[in-house]
Amino acid sequence: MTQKRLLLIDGHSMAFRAFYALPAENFSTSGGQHTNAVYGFLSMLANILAEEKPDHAAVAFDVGRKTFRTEMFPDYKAQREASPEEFKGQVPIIEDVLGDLGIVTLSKENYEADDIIATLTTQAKASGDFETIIVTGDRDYLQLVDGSTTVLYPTKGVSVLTRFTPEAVEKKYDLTPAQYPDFAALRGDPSDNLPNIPGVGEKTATKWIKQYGDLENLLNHAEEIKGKVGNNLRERIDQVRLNRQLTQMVTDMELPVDPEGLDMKPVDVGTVAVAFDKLEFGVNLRERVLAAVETTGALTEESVELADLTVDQGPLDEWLHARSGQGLAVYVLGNSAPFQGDASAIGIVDKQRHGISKELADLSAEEDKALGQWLESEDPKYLHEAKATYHMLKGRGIELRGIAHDTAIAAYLLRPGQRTYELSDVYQRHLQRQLAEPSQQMSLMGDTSLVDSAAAILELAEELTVQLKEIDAIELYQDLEIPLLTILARMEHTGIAVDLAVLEDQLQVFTDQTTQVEAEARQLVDEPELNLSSPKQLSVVLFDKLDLPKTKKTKTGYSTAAKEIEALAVKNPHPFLDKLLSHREYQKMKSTLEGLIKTVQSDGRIHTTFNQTVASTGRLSSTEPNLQNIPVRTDAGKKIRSSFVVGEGYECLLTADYSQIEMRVMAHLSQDAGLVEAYKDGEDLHNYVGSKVFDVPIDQVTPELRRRVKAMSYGLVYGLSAFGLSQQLSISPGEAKGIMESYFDRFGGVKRYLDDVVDQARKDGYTSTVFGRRRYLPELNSDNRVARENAERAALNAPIQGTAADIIKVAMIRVDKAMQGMKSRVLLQVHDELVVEIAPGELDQVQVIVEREMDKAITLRVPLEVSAGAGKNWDEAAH
DNA sequence: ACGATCACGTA
DNA sequence: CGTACGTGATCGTC
Repeated sequence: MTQKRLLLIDGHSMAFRAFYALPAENFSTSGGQHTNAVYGFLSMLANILAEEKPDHAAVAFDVGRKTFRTEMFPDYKAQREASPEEFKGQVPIIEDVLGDLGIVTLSKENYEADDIIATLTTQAKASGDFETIIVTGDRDYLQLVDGSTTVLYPTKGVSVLTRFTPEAVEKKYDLTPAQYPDFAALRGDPSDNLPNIPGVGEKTATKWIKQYGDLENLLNHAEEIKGKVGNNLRERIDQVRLNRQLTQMVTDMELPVDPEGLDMKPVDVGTVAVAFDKLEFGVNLRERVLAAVETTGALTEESVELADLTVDQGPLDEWLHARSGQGLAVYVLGNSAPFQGDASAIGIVDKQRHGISKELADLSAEEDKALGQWLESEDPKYLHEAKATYHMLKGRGIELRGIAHDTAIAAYLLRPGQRTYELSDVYQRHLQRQLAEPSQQMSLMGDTSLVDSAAAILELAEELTVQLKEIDAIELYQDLEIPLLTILARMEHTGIAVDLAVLEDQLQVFTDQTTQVEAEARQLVDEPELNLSSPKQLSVVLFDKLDLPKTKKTKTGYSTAAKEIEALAVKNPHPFLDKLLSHREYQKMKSTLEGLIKTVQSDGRIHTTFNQTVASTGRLSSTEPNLQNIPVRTDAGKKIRSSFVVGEGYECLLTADYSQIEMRVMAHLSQDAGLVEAYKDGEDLHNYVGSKVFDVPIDQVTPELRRRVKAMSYGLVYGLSAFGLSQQLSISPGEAKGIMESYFDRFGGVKRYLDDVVDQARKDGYTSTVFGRRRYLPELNSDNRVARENAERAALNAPIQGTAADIIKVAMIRVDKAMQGMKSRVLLQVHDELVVEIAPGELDQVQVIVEREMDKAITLRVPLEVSAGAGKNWDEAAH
């Protein structure tokens, strides 16, 4: 008779492997449920079902940590950390899907999955009817391998499995499968927390087992082993015996089924489709899984097959002319750095899925001209990271226009806070399809990756548009982020002029000062080699040598942050502390200056990159260099700002900023009567709040009271606690609590709003800005208190910070439009501030425009206030 | 060479 | 035990 094939899977082990093989952020449902382990597990299952073609199958799971083994040995697996939050919820989902696939799942209190599998394997062997395949990431299973039983062990992710037959086990470990648990007991096992014998590793353990045949015989002849390791072995015989017992799998458990009962039933296609849709998996995986099993039923709706992609040959100019006015997806290869862009190759696809790709160097004059004209036309173009493409093309003298889609931005609005928005990631995340992205050095011969990428953009543009409409964010996308993109691209390309001489002069000053205080500090503690930038070395000096009181703990030691050092200096004055703090300040300025000088380009200007898809609240961020954190508070900082100057041919710089925009947004959102009145009446906000909170006339709010109120008002926007406030103001927690209670008494609307916003977010799973920009916060429902409370603070801050970010984005678009035809240009955005370079004679006009358009960007329940100033440099322009 | 950690600049 | 970022230095690991 023919042999039956039995597939047994250690569910937890393989799910865990899958979890670490796939990035969690690319696999989650819109409800925030992670699915990477589910996806990886099912992908592996589909492969194995297709290749091994079993007719019987079961998946075994562990139940909790407590088993008969922990009874025997309390330390068993005790070192294991709790599995990550993202993993936990995925196991029940896997069990559900297996149920839908007609595969039995098994688990039993007090036992581990390996006992269940060992029992079934033993039964299968006894019957003689089965060939058994075990899939696991745990090598202890090798003890079960024999002529009718093989183990598949993952070597890379969950896609490559090594097949262990008895021969393969002997080849790899030089031991028979039966000897493996003896060997494992002798060697110990860090992953199960089984102790080893000092001096005995895999080599010695193998040698001994081979020499004596098995463990029992070795232990009976332990006195024959010479030397230190012999002593070590004899001292630990009991532990080794215990190890052996723990490694032994139970082979005679009582189970509700036997191997015969594990026959796979036909799978209902509709049920699986519903399950996969719920998990937001694509048709790819679904089809692979369904192809590997026997099915009944059919899909209710025919899945839409992608039409074939046709790659056209022939001249590009003709290809483009034939598609004049159509929306086309474009993928360009090249250098995307602002002001040093270059493009090398291009792929274009139309909506009929006809594509074409060209190396730009190979283009004929006609093709080159036609391509340039099309790119500069208003014909709609679908791109991914259009701003990067803008810079590439700008390097070839082409000004990209007609940007209709940027699928990176669309994906960002749908799921802000993801680590990357690379095309292949977004494609996987939203369409569950794989894409091999082209490398920079590719040959176009027979390579369709440029066209494939452009096609992916086209598919994404359609899908993401639908999704954006579903969450009411299409206006945010089309009328805010997309128009902003080109404005940012121009700002980056323009850059801001710096006076290199001033920067280098300043660098010299700070370098000298740094060197000097460093020498003085080293002298004071008699440590000529001390590295003041090393927290590790510092803590030796501070807490051992000088024996100063310990500061707040960090993960790796004690904090040497400026705040802690200052506190230390108050109680334990020491000249070294002063030198240390000076060094920090000079060193910081020095490295800031060095960083800036490095980035000055050939035009004497600094071209930052504004990232539009990084900040999860909707703000921009700035890199290479970051021009949003140029020092401003100290004199040294002002000096650095003064080296950002007006460029040649221009008259001055103008800066315009919103005053207290986040507080005003908070007043608007909370509708707190007191706050709204204060802003409407044009009161000094902090004085007004101070008079209410401390119950004194407004003209008797002292600077100290004002300082406290200001700290608290701003803190509330970030979810400040009474404890945090007490720390910041150096007052007692009780006093801080009193102040906060008094505040919430007088400004009840604020309290109500802050509570409501978190409650609502917990229900919805996301927060929204006034403009409908969402931020998803699944951790609001976490069991982990720290994670949950962090999410709560993020939830009450996101609508405020995010709305402020939306407002200045609107303002930038309005300013840009109102300034059309003028020579002046916006250079920078620093969250609530714009920096404009003013052309000769345009100052008054531009100032009026900027103040007006920033003010009119939105109408809130409270007025906005914009203040502007002009000067030859960024510092002078401040006001 | 790369990643984690600390520290610190901005709004 | 206050949000959102990016960068530089150090130090451990690969």
